[in-house]
Amino acid sequence: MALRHAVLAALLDGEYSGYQLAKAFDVGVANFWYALPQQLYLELAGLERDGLVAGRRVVQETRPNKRLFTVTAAGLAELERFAVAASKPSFIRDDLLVKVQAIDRIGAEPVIAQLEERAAVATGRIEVFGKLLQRLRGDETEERYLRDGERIGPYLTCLRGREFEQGHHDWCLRTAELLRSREAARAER
Amino acid sequence: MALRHAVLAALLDGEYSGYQLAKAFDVGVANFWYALPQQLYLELAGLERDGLVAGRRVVQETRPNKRLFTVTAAGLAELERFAVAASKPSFIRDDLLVKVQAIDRIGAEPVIAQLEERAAVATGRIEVFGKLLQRLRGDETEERYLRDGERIGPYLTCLRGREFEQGHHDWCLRTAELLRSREAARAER
DNA sequence: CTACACATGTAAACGGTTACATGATTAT
DNA sequence: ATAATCATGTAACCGTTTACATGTGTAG
Repeated sequence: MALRHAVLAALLDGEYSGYQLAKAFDVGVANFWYALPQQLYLELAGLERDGLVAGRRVVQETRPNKRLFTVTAAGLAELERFAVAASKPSFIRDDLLVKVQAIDRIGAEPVIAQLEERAAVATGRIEVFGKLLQRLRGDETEERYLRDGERIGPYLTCLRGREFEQGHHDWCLRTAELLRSREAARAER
Repeated sequence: MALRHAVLAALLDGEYSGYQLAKAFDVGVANFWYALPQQLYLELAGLERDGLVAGRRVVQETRPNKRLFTVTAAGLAELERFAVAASKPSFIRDDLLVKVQAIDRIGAEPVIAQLEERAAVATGRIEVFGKLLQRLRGDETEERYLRDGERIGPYLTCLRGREFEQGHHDWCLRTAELLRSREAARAER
């Protein structure tokens, strides 16, 4: 049960509905995990069944009713247990890297295009993360916020998320350029 | 079928047995994917059934017999098809990030220890990648190798692998230090 | 004689993705 | 009218992980 703890951690910052959580997880604002809406509704149901989160129904007139969830004491205890246990190592698993691995034996153009598209997507994400970081630290400098802030967890994971995207972006662009220049050299011969 | 193409791409560099592949995938020398031995044996069986790889039995006297696999023409065509199709975006999914996200509400010590351990593991991997890169480029400079080399796919993915590990390493250490100094400040009060 | 490296698999359980399903309100 | 946003779920499928299973040769 992997999503479990990610959802619990996300709910530490306040009450969220399945729908709100889904948006955060989907866009990647949740910089430490990713999940589809369906999975979240399922997981929230399971968490509630096990008493780790509590949901309260909010009746809305103009919009459909929704359910807002909070972490219970048992949920926090579960997170605590999870944090003490060993983490499994994180690995890269990326279709695009597989394609680049094979690049010398397959057509390069489609892969180059995908690398450039990825870089563009990453640029967007970097901006999103940047804004989130600004919002979290408010008026303070990063240094002071990290030293004195009360809730720095989301800031720290967001930093890693942004750096990951930056690294990914740079590599994609560099690789695309390199492959392009090799294609050009090939065409000349 | 995600492992499929990763295995095909890995087999482009020569004949490998399930066991040899497993080591590469397990240690992370295969910098673009990760898989356990069992899965590889299963996947190789499937790939052979579908005619995408061909296995030949090698009888050994001193060691158990083994089967070496090569990509067939059909396998290469499958890779080609795969490369043209859209790649799904890559996301971070990491237990340790979940723990850091929750850090303000749980005990920090075990998480700090895990961050430091991760950094140490990453240091090891960075070295492995560095050596692999050296071996791949031989006597040439990186620039020349990437411009004129015939098989640069593995080099490029390895570069990304190393940068990822470096980024991960730096973040883990920075975060661990920060959390330690906050713990120290907390203790003083 | 013990541990490690070589060598290959099967079966069950789990977690995540894809497809299916529904329906109201608001903005273009 | 049409598309987007709000809002919540179920079911089938696929891919990964964990546990089980076996056996030889080599180095310490």
